[in-house]
Amino acid sequence: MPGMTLASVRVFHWKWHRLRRMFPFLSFNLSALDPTAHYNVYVDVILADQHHWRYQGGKWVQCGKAEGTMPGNRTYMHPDSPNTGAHWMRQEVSFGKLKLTNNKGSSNNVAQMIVLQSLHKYQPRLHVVEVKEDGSDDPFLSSKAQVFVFPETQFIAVTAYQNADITQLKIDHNPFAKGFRDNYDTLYVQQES
Amino acid sequence: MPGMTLASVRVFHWKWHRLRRMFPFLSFNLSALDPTAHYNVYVDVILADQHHWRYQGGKWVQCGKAEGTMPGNRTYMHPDSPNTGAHWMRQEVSFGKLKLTNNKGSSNNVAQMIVLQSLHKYQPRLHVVEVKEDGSDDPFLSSKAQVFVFPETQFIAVTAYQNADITQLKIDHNPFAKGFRDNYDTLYVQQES
DNA sequence: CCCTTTTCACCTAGGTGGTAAGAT
DNA sequence: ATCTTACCACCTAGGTGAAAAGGG
Repeated sequence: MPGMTLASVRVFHWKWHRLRRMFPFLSFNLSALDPTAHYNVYVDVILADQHHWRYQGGKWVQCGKAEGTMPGNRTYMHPDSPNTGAHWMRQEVSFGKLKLTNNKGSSNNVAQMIVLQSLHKYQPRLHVVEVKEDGSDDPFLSSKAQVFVFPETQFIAVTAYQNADITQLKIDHNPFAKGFRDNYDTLYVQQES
Repeated sequence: MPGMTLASVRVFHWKWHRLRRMFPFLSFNLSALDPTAHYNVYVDVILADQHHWRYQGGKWVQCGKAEGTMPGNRTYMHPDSPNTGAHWMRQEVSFGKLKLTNNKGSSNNVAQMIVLQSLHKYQPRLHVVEVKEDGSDDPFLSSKAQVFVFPETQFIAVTAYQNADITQLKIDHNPFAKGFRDNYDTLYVQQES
């Protein structure tokens, strides 16, 4: 498992409704796994610092202490889990369907949704854990679990965008935001002809 | 865990494309679980007999032996797993997104898809397994795993409907088949007025 | 002939940022 | 003021049976 390399990590900010996908989403290349062994691959999110943040005068500034309580789920298992090392190394492992929310009440009912607090800074982490073939934990194998942290994936949670560049990046690249692209009508006409 | 009761089980036939949902879908009521213990709940599908089947003269008749090889995945973990007994007992546990296919090649790439052979009869089974809080197996708890079999949920896999009643049942009740309902236009006009 | 695959129009389900209203 | 929520038009993604085409 050592020697794992990073292809691309793409996370910035996002906006939530009651439930929004993380976009841009996390995406990793894994290498040097045992092709025949089985692994669970998942992401969790931890506080990156102990501050509230605020966007003021065009910059993010610290503002007081983070709330101590950290309720709800913070882990998202990749839907392909469990699977073989060969599967995980075949192509990029993407977390495009990872969902985020600030709704604490949803933590009990809805699985696979990460609960965060607005205006806090977070650090996603990648976990790769070898397991038995049926996906269940093995105490011996679990001790070989690995955690990977990429500081460039830190982000601040918001309920409304503060940065026009981030908004434009999402409009340009998120398929679901296609209706907000300036050239959308033009492209459509070109396809018709 | 003994004393679990059955609310409704609704499975008949279905048609696959490369990948179709089971409809009507399996749905169970669970009771007498430990509200604070954690469980994995999943369905698997086994051969109900050792025959090929054929629809001839308006009836299903046996025809030769089943193919011995049974490739690919036969298990579908409920997406809420793992979860507490209280969660599983709160409301009906439905398997509406369980996907079926006859495409053996897809067994490696796509998780959570059950691979079957056409014109064979199958028996779904419900599994309830107590696990540790993080969802991993515990040898002691696994020994208390329970399996429930309801013969009324047997079905024969097909690639084209042979029974007009089944087709009509699916058109009437599957939301995705709304466009095929005879009264669809009428209902739409009524909503407009 | 019987069974499987492909393609299609038509639908449900769900993910966007914008906007306005609400909350503190 | 500043942050959050509710709703919206508009889009992508994906689940239907029918019908036609493909295959042994």
